[in-house]
Amino acid sequence: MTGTKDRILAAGAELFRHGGYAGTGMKQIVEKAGAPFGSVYHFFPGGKEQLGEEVVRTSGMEYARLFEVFITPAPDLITGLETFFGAAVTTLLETDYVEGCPIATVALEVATTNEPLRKATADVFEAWTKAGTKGFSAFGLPEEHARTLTLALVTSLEGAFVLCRSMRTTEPMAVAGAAVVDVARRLLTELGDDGKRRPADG
Amino acid sequence: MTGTKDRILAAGAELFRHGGYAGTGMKQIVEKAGAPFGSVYHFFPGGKEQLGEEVVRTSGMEYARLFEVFITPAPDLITGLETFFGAAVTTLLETDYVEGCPIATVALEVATTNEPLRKATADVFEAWTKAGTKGFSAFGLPEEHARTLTLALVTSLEGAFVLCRSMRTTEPMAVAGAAVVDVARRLLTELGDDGKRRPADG
DNA sequence: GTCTATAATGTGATAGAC
DNA sequence: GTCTATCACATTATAGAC
Repeated sequence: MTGTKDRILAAGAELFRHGGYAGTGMKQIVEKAGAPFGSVYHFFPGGKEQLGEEVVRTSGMEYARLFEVFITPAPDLITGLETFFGAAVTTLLETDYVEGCPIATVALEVATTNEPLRKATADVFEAWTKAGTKGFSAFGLPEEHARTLTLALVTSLEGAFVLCRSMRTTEPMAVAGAAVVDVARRLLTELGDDGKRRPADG
Repeated sequence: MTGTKDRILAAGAELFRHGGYAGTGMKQIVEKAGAPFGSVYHFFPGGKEQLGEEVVRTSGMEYARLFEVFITPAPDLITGLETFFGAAVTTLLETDYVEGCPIATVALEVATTNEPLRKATADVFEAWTKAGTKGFSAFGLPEEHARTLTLALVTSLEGAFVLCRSMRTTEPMAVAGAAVVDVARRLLTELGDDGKRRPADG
């Protein structure tokens, strides 16, 4: 049985992701969660700001798993990247371009208007960067290069979501995936590496 | 003497860019524009939605000029890209991370909630793509490759703005610029080209 | 065309019964 | 802890004087 707070967080995550932070009302959230209105202030005494911060942190952290799901099991780096961006294309098509990044909309909205929320989005992006850096290191990349590749992946992915959801085409996501592959090849060439996964490296 | 309508559009562009579409009020806009409240419904009888659409189209189209400013005058393709992303870094630092893309925030907010506004953002992105494709063609790239490079540039730039403004560091923008350079080098290598500007090509 | 007052609705938040 | 009624305020939008 999922608790009321979890249902509110899940409803908030979906609504913020779709309509943004300012564009989503508290009543909208509790209605979707099937919870009475007062509950939200019982679980989130800090009001909308606290709810927004917890939504960003929880839903954001869940997405860090995607590195382990798509990159880590891959036989080599390039295959991992192609699988990752292929999944992004599939998500866009299957959801008719409604599902993108769980926090990018909020991140842009609050970057200069709400410092606690900005910090929450920044912490999530940094967590993703750490997770990706660890995952890419297992393919033999030194930490600095693994971090660079992760930032290239996240920036390309985020930007592609903006264009794809606006233009309603997957073309930008395909280009973004190819761009990250180019970065990976450059980094591997500099090392003279083959990009195969290391059995026990970290 | 700038007209009242132009001042309203300019104020709306800045406020939407900073706080988003839903997060910006009509009163906020007319106050910043120094115009009486009723004026906005005189010039924009369609209300906030019409104002938003005109702001997106006018401010978005202005930014298409950036290709001509930074890319077209460059001696070669790589130099043009480095200048372009260098200017983005400068903008972030000089504005303390408040200035980014004029329409990305709105694009993510309205992608699934307001079809006329989504279409406006899509038209702007397509106009940018056309402008970039034309600009890169002058360096000898065939149209299809020029379009790919433009999409790589815009997606990387947009995603980097998200991360940079959230994390308050220019690191993602530097990585994004290098990634686009990697794409350009791959496209040039495929052609066996030097990337020098063509005196009279288009 | 300019400007003000106000309508109608929605918002985040709170009080208090149960 | 759950739930409802309601507050005070902000919002978009309109009516109408000048």
